[in-house]
Amino acid sequence: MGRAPCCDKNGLKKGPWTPEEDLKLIDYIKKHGHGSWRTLPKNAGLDRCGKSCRLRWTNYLRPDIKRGRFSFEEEETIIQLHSVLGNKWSAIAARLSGRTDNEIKNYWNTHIRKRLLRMGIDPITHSPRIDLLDLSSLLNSSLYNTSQLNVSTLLGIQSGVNPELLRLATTLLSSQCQNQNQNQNPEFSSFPQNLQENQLYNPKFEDLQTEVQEHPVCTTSTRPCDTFLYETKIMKTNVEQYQSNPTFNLCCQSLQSTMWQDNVVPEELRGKFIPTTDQSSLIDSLFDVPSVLSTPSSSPTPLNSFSTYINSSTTEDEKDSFCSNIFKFEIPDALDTNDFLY
DNA sequence: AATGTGTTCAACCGCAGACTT
DNA sequence: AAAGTCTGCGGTTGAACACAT
Repeated sequence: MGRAPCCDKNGLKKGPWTPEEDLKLIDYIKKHGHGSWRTLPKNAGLDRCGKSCRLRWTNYLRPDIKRGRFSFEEEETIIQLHSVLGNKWSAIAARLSGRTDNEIKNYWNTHIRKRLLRMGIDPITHSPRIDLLDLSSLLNSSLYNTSQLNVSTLLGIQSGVNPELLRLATTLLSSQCQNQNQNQNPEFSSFPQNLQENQLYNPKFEDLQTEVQEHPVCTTSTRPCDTFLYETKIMKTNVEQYQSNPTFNLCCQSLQSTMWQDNVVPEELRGKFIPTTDQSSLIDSLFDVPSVLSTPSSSPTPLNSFSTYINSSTTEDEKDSFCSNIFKFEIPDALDTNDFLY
Protein backbone atom coordinates (compact mmCIF):
# COMPACT_ATOMS: atom_id res chain seq x y z
CA MET A 1 0.00 0.00 0.00
CA GLY A 2 0.95 3.62 -0.36
CA ARG A 3 1.92 6.19 2.17
CA ALA A 4 -0.27 7.93 4.64
CA PRO A 5 -2.18 10.96 3.35
CA CYS A 6 -0.13 14.12 2.85
CA CYS A 7 -2.18 16.06 5.34
CA ASP A 8 -5.58 16.22 6.80
CA LYS A 9 -7.17 19.04 4.90
CA ASN A 10 -9.83 19.60 7.51
CA GLY A 11 -9.05 22.48 9.77
CA LEU A 12 -5.95 23.62 7.93
CA LYS A 13 -5.67 27.30 7.25
CA LYS A 14 -6.13 28.67 3.74
CA GLY A 15 -5.90 32.06 2.16
CA PRO A 16 -3.34 34.84 2.47
CA TRP A 17 -0.29 34.27 4.62
CA THR A 18 0.37 36.42 7.67
CA PRO A 19 3.83 37.89 8.39
CA GLU A 20 4.07 35.56 11.40
CA GLU A 21 3.49 32.51 9.22
CA ASP A 22 6.05 33.77 6.73
CA LEU A 23 8.61 34.17 9.51
CA LYS A 24 7.98 30.68 10.79
CA LEU A 25 8.40 29.20 7.33
CA ILE A 26 11.55 31.19 6.56
CA ASP A 27 13.11 30.37 9.91
CA TYR A 28 12.40 26.69 9.56
CA ILE A 29 13.74 26.39 6.02
CA LYS A 30 16.85 28.41 6.89
CA LYS A 31 17.62 25.99 9.70
CA HIS A 32 16.52 22.67 8.24
CA GLY A 33 15.86 23.12 4.54
CA HIS A 34 12.42 22.32 3.28
CA GLY A 35 13.04 18.57 3.17
CA SER A 36 9.69 16.86 2.89
CA TRP A 37 6.95 19.37 2.28
CA ARG A 38 4.54 16.93 3.79
CA THR A 39 6.09 17.00 7.22
CA LEU A 40 7.31 20.59 7.12
CA PRO A 41 4.16 22.37 8.36
CA LYS A 42 3.95 20.25 11.48
CA ASN A 43 7.65 20.61 12.22
CA ALA A 44 7.57 24.35 11.60
CA GLY A 45 4.46 24.85 13.70
CA LEU A 46 2.33 25.96 10.79
CA ASP A 47 -1.34 25.20 10.42
CA ARG A 48 -1.02 24.79 6.67
CA CYS A 49 -0.71 21.92 4.25
CA GLY A 50 2.66 21.17 2.68
CA LYS A 51 1.45 22.21 -0.70
CA SER A 52 0.55 25.67 0.52
CA CYS A 53 3.96 26.00 2.22
CA ARG A 54 5.79 24.94 -0.90
CA LEU A 55 3.85 27.43 -3.00
CA ARG A 56 4.45 30.26 -0.56
CA TRP A 57 8.15 29.52 -0.45
CA THR A 58 8.78 29.02 -4.16
CA ASN A 59 6.61 31.89 -5.33
CA TYR A 60 7.20 34.49 -2.67
CA LEU A 61 9.63 33.87 0.16
CA ARG A 62 12.60 32.32 -1.65
CA PRO A 63 15.55 34.70 -1.19
CA ASP A 64 16.66 34.60 -4.82
CA ILE A 65 13.40 35.94 -6.17
CA LYS A 66 13.66 39.12 -8.18
CA ARG A 67 10.78 41.44 -7.51
CA GLY A 68 9.52 44.52 -9.31
CA ARG A 69 8.62 45.30 -12.86
CA PHE A 70 9.80 43.17 -15.74
CA SER A 71 12.45 44.84 -17.86
CA PHE A 72 12.06 45.20 -21.60
CA GLU A 73 14.71 42.53 -22.11
CA GLU A 74 12.88 40.14 -19.81
CA GLU A 75 9.63 40.78 -21.62
CA GLU A 76 11.21 40.19 -25.00
CA THR A 77 12.77 36.97 -23.71
CA ILE A 78 9.42 35.77 -22.43
CA ILE A 79 7.76 36.42 -25.78
CA GLN A 80 10.51 34.64 -27.66
CA LEU A 81 10.50 31.66 -25.32
CA HIS A 82 6.73 31.49 -25.38
CA SER A 83 6.75 31.35 -29.16
CA VAL A 84 8.87 28.22 -28.89
CA LEU A 85 7.74 26.63 -25.63
CA GLY A 86 4.11 27.69 -25.40
CA ASN A 87 2.58 27.85 -21.92
CA LYS A 88 5.48 25.98 -20.34
CA TRP A 89 5.83 28.57 -17.62
CA SER A 90 8.25 26.58 -15.54
CA ALA A 91 10.50 26.07 -18.54
CA ILE A 92 10.37 29.77 -19.32
CA ALA A 93 11.03 30.63 -15.68
CA ALA A 94 14.08 28.37 -15.69
CA ARG A 95 15.61 30.65 -18.31
CA LEU A 96 14.80 33.86 -16.46
CA SER A 97 16.76 33.98 -13.25
CA GLY A 98 14.84 35.23 -10.25
CA ARG A 99 11.42 34.99 -11.79
CA THR A 100 8.87 32.36 -10.84
CA ASP A 101 6.62 30.51 -13.22
CA ASN A 102 3.62 31.98 -11.44
CA GLU A 103 4.93 35.51 -11.85
CA ILE A 104 5.68 35.00 -15.53
CA LYS A 105 2.29 33.41 -16.09
CA ASN A 106 0.57 36.34 -14.40
CA TYR A 107 2.61 38.87 -16.32
CA TRP A 108 1.83 37.13 -19.57
CA ASN A 109 -1.89 37.05 -18.90
CA THR A 110 -2.18 40.60 -17.62
CA HIS A 111 0.29 42.46 -19.83
CA ILE A 112 1.85 40.66 -22.77
CA ARG A 113 -1.20 38.76 -23.87
CA LYS A 114 -3.32 41.89 -23.94
CA ARG A 115 -0.68 43.81 -25.81
CA LEU A 116 -0.37 41.13 -28.46
CA LEU A 117 -4.14 41.04 -28.83
CA ARG A 118 -4.22 44.82 -29.24
CA MET A 119 -1.61 44.42 -31.94
CA GLY A 120 -3.74 41.86 -33.72
CA ILE A 121 -1.41 39.02 -32.83
CA ASP A 122 -2.78 35.74 -31.60
CA PRO A 123 -0.98 35.21 -28.27
CA ILE A 124 -1.20 31.44 -28.61
CA THR A 125 0.13 31.00 -32.13
CA HIS A 126 2.05 34.30 -32.35
CA SER A 127 0.48 34.74 -35.77
CA PRO A 128 -1.41 37.75 -37.06
CA ARG A 129 -5.12 37.46 -36.43
CA ILE A 130 -6.36 37.77 -39.98
CA ASP A 131 -9.85 36.97 -38.77
CA LEU A 132 -10.03 40.50 -37.42
CA LEU A 133 -9.22 42.16 -40.71
CA ASP A 134 -11.71 44.62 -42.06
CA LEU A 135 -13.05 42.39 -44.77
CA SER A 136 -15.24 44.95 -46.39
CA SER A 137 -12.42 47.41 -46.94
CA LEU A 138 -10.17 44.66 -48.18
CA LEU A 139 -12.79 43.31 -50.50
CA ASN A 140 -13.52 46.72 -51.90
CA SER A 141 -9.91 47.82 -52.10
CA SER A 142 -8.19 48.57 -55.36
CA LEU A 143 -6.27 45.37 -54.82
CA TYR A 144 -9.45 43.47 -55.10
CA ASN A 145 -10.69 45.47 -58.01
CA THR A 146 -7.47 44.88 -59.87
CA SER A 147 -7.09 41.22 -59.37
CA GLN A 148 -10.13 39.64 -57.78
CA LEU A 149 -7.63 38.10 -55.46
CA ASN A 150 -8.47 36.05 -52.43
CA VAL A 151 -6.69 38.03 -49.75
CA SER A 152 -5.79 35.13 -47.56
CA THR A 153 -4.38 33.28 -50.50
CA LEU A 154 -2.29 36.24 -51.53
CA LEU A 155 -0.74 36.35 -48.10
CA GLY A 156 -0.31 32.62 -48.02
CA ILE A 157 -2.05 32.57 -44.70
CA GLN A 158 -4.42 29.81 -43.88
CA SER A 159 -3.69 28.81 -40.35
CA GLY A 160 -5.22 31.12 -37.80
CA VAL A 161 -7.96 32.18 -40.14
CA ASN A 162 -11.40 31.08 -39.22
CA PRO A 163 -12.72 28.97 -42.08
CA GLU A 164 -16.19 30.42 -41.62
CA LEU A 165 -14.85 33.88 -42.14
CA LEU A 166 -12.89 32.85 -45.19
CA ARG A 167 -15.95 31.17 -46.59
CA LEU A 168 -17.90 34.35 -46.05
CA ALA A 169 -15.19 36.36 -47.74
CA THR A 170 -15.10 33.97 -50.64
CA THR A 171 -18.85 34.11 -50.97
CA LEU A 172 -18.78 37.87 -50.96
CA LEU A 173 -16.04 37.88 -53.52
CA SER A 174 -17.80 35.59 -55.90
CA SER A 175 -21.21 37.16 -55.56
CA GLN A 176 -20.16 40.77 -55.79
CA CYS A 177 -17.81 40.56 -58.68
CA GLN A 178 -18.72 37.43 -60.44
CA ASN A 179 -18.83 39.10 -63.80
CA GLN A 180 -16.40 41.87 -63.24
CA ASN A 181 -13.04 40.24 -63.59
CA GLN A 182 -13.67 36.83 -64.91
CA ASN A 183 -11.97 37.42 -68.20
CA GLN A 184 -9.72 40.21 -67.11
CA ASN A 185 -6.48 38.33 -66.87
CA PRO A 186 -6.34 34.62 -67.57
CA GLU A 187 -2.77 34.38 -66.42
CA PHE A 188 -3.57 35.85 -63.06
CA SER A 189 -6.70 33.81 -62.56
CA SER A 190 -4.58 30.77 -61.81
CA PHE A 191 -2.34 32.69 -59.46
CA PRO A 192 -4.07 32.04 -56.16
CA GLN A 193 -4.31 28.35 -56.73
CA ASN A 194 -0.69 28.12 -57.75
CA LEU A 195 0.30 30.04 -54.69
CA GLN A 196 -1.57 27.69 -52.45
CA GLU A 197 -0.04 24.66 -54.05
CA ASN A 198 3.35 26.18 -53.71
CA GLN A 199 2.87 26.70 -50.03
CA LEU A 200 2.07 23.06 -49.58
CA TYR A 201 4.68 21.45 -51.78
CA ASN A 202 7.48 23.89 -52.36
CA PRO A 203 10.76 22.12 -51.53
CA LYS A 204 12.12 25.50 -50.48
CA PHE A 205 10.24 25.09 -47.22
CA GLU A 206 11.71 21.77 -46.33
CA ASP A 207 14.56 23.28 -44.36
CA LEU A 208 12.16 25.56 -42.54
CA GLN A 209 9.91 22.67 -41.72
CA THR A 210 12.86 20.77 -40.35
CA GLU A 211 13.95 23.82 -38.43
CA VAL A 212 10.59 24.05 -36.73
CA GLN A 213 10.22 20.36 -36.15
CA GLU A 214 13.48 20.37 -34.28
CA HIS A 215 11.99 22.79 -31.78
CA PRO A 216 10.02 21.50 -28.82
CA VAL A 217 6.37 21.21 -29.57
CA CYS A 218 3.77 23.57 -28.21
CA THR A 219 1.40 21.31 -26.34
CA THR A 220 -1.17 23.96 -25.58
CA SER A 221 -1.58 24.96 -29.16
CA THR A 222 -4.13 23.24 -31.31
CA ARG A 223 -1.51 22.79 -34.00
CA PRO A 224 2.26 22.33 -34.12
CA CYS A 225 4.19 25.26 -32.79
CA ASP A 226 5.03 26.83 -36.11
CA THR A 227 6.25 30.13 -34.89
CA PHE A 228 5.38 33.50 -36.21
CA LEU A 229 8.80 33.77 -37.75
CA TYR A 230 8.35 30.52 -39.54
CA GLU A 231 5.03 31.57 -40.95
CA THR A 232 6.43 34.91 -41.93
CA LYS A 233 9.25 33.21 -43.80
CA ILE A 234 6.81 31.02 -45.64
CA MET A 235 4.53 33.88 -46.53
CA LYS A 236 7.44 35.93 -47.73
CA THR A 237 8.87 33.11 -49.77
CA ASN A 238 5.47 32.48 -51.27
CA VAL A 239 5.04 36.01 -52.38
CA GLU A 240 8.59 36.33 -53.62
CA GLN A 241 7.84 33.53 -56.01
CA TYR A 242 5.49 35.82 -57.81
CA GLN A 243 7.63 38.89 -58.01
CA SER A 244 8.39 38.17 -61.61
CA ASN A 245 4.73 38.11 -62.44
CA PRO A 246 3.75 41.48 -63.96
CA THR A 247 0.22 41.15 -62.68
CA PHE A 248 1.54 40.55 -59.21
CA ASN A 249 3.63 43.69 -59.49
CA LEU A 250 0.49 45.59 -60.27
CA CYS A 251 -1.12 43.98 -57.31
CA CYS A 252 1.70 45.05 -55.00
CA GLN A 253 1.49 48.63 -56.09
CA SER A 254 -2.21 48.54 -55.63
CA LEU A 255 -1.90 47.03 -52.16
CA GLN A 256 0.61 49.62 -51.13
CA SER A 257 -1.52 52.47 -52.32
CA THR A 258 -4.41 50.96 -50.43
CA MET A 259 -2.35 50.80 -47.26
CA TRP A 260 -1.57 54.46 -47.58
CA GLN A 261 -5.04 55.55 -48.53
CA ASP A 262 -6.84 53.50 -45.93
CA ASN A 263 -4.70 54.77 -43.06
CA VAL A 264 -3.08 51.44 -42.42
CA VAL A 265 0.10 53.42 -41.96
CA PRO A 266 -0.39 56.17 -39.38
CA GLU A 267 -0.15 59.70 -40.73
CA GLU A 268 2.69 60.67 -38.43
CA LEU A 269 4.79 57.78 -39.64
CA ARG A 270 4.43 58.18 -43.33
CA GLY A 271 7.46 60.39 -43.49
CA LYS A 272 9.53 57.86 -41.59
CA PHE A 273 9.87 55.52 -44.48
CA ILE A 274 9.60 56.18 -48.14
CA PRO A 275 6.76 54.78 -50.21
CA THR A 276 8.15 52.50 -52.82
CA THR A 277 7.02 50.70 -55.89
CA ASP A 278 9.74 48.14 -55.38
CA GLN A 279 8.02 44.86 -54.59
CA SER A 280 10.77 43.42 -52.45
CA SER A 281 10.71 46.45 -50.18
CA LEU A 282 6.99 46.30 -49.97
CA ILE A 283 7.10 42.62 -49.16
CA ASP A 284 9.72 43.26 -46.53
CA SER A 285 7.44 45.87 -45.05
CA LEU A 286 4.45 43.62 -45.15
CA PHE A 287 6.16 40.69 -43.53
CA ASP A 288 8.60 42.35 -41.26
CA VAL A 289 8.08 41.43 -37.64
CA PRO A 290 8.45 44.03 -34.94
CA SER A 291 11.25 43.17 -32.56
CA VAL A 292 8.87 43.00 -29.67
CA LEU A 293 7.42 39.86 -31.17
CA SER A 294 10.03 37.37 -32.08
CA THR A 295 13.03 38.95 -33.65
CA PRO A 296 16.12 39.01 -31.48
CA SER A 297 17.23 42.56 -30.87
CA SER A 298 20.54 41.79 -32.49
CA SER A 299 19.05 40.64 -35.73
CA PRO A 300 19.57 42.79 -38.80
CA THR A 301 16.68 45.01 -39.75
CA PRO A 302 15.73 46.11 -43.23
CA LEU A 303 15.95 49.86 -43.52
CA ASN A 304 12.67 50.38 -45.19
CA SER A 305 10.55 48.51 -42.73
CA PHE A 306 8.14 49.00 -39.89
CA SER A 307 10.53 47.51 -37.39
CA THR A 308 13.09 50.14 -38.22
CA TYR A 309 10.83 52.64 -36.63
CA ILE A 310 9.92 50.35 -33.77
CA ASN A 311 13.50 49.59 -32.86
CA SER A 312 14.29 53.26 -32.71
CA SER A 313 11.39 53.97 -30.41
CA THR A 314 12.29 55.38 -27.06
CA THR A 315 9.43 54.08 -24.99
CA GLU A 316 7.35 50.98 -24.72
CA ASP A 317 4.20 53.02 -25.15
CA GLU A 318 5.39 54.28 -28.48
CA LYS A 319 5.97 50.75 -29.66
CA ASP A 320 2.60 49.70 -28.40
CA SER A 321 0.93 52.66 -29.97
CA PHE A 322 2.63 52.16 -33.28
CA CYS A 323 1.97 48.46 -33.38
CA SER A 324 -1.63 49.02 -32.41
CA ASN A 325 -2.02 51.27 -35.39
CA ILE A 326 -0.35 48.86 -37.71
CA PHE A 327 -2.63 46.07 -36.62
CA LYS A 328 -5.71 48.15 -36.00
CA PHE A 329 -8.52 46.47 -37.81
CA GLU A 330 -11.91 48.06 -38.04
CA ILE A 331 -14.75 45.61 -37.70
CA PRO A 332 -17.67 46.30 -39.99
CA ASP A 333 -20.82 47.08 -38.03
CA ALA A 334 -22.81 44.50 -39.91
CA LEU A 335 -20.39 41.78 -38.96
CA ASP A 336 -20.52 40.28 -35.52
CA THR A 337 -16.95 39.16 -35.22
CA ASN A 338 -17.60 37.32 -31.99
CA ASP A 339 -19.13 34.62 -34.07
CA PHE A 340 -15.86 34.10 -35.84
CA LEU A 341 -13.42 34.21 -32.98
CA TYR A 342 -11.92 31.02 -31.69
C1' DA B 1 -17.62 60.94 -1.20
C1' DA B 2 -19.84 57.04 -3.16
C1' DT B 3 -20.23 53.76 -6.48
C1' DG B 4 -19.00 51.08 -10.49
C1' DT B 5 -15.61 48.98 -13.37
C1' DG B 6 -11.20 47.23 -14.57
C1' DT B 7 -6.65 45.33 -13.24
C1' DT B 8 -3.36 42.82 -10.66
C1' DC B 9 -1.42 38.92 -8.52
C1' DA B 10 -1.16 35.69 -4.50
C1' DA B 11 -3.18 31.60 -3.66
C1' DC B 12 -5.97 27.70 -4.66
C1' DC B 13 -7.53 23.67 -7.48
C1' DG B 14 -7.08 19.68 -10.04
C1' DC B 15 -4.39 16.89 -12.93
C1' DA B 16 -0.44 13.92 -14.34
C1' DG B 17 3.74 11.62 -13.77
C1' DA B 18 7.08 10.02 -10.47
C1' DC B 19 7.65 7.69 -6.50
C1' DT B 20 6.80 4.65 -2.38
C1' DT B 21 4.98 0.87 0.01
C1' DA C 1 1.47 -5.22 -9.95
C1' DA C 2 -1.47 -2.31 -7.64
C1' DA C 3 -2.81 1.28 -4.75
C1' DG C 4 -1.90 5.32 -2.80
C1' DT C 5 1.05 9.57 -1.92
C1' DC C 6 4.20 13.32 -3.34
C1' DT C 7 5.54 16.86 -6.23
C1' DG C 8 5.34 20.05 -9.83
C1' DC C 9 2.72 22.24 -13.21
C1' DG C 10 -0.81 25.06 -15.64
C1' DG C 11 -5.40 27.04 -15.24
C1' DT C 12 -8.40 29.68 -12.55
C1' DT C 13 -10.24 32.48 -8.82
C1' DG C 14 -11.24 36.24 -5.92
C1' DA C 15 -9.66 39.83 -2.70
C1' DA C 16 -7.34 44.06 -2.85
C1' DC C 17 -6.30 47.90 -5.22
C1' DA C 18 -6.58 51.63 -8.90
C1' DC C 19 -9.04 54.41 -11.67
C1' DA C 20 -13.24 56.50 -13.76
C1' DT C 21 -17.71 58.46 -13.35
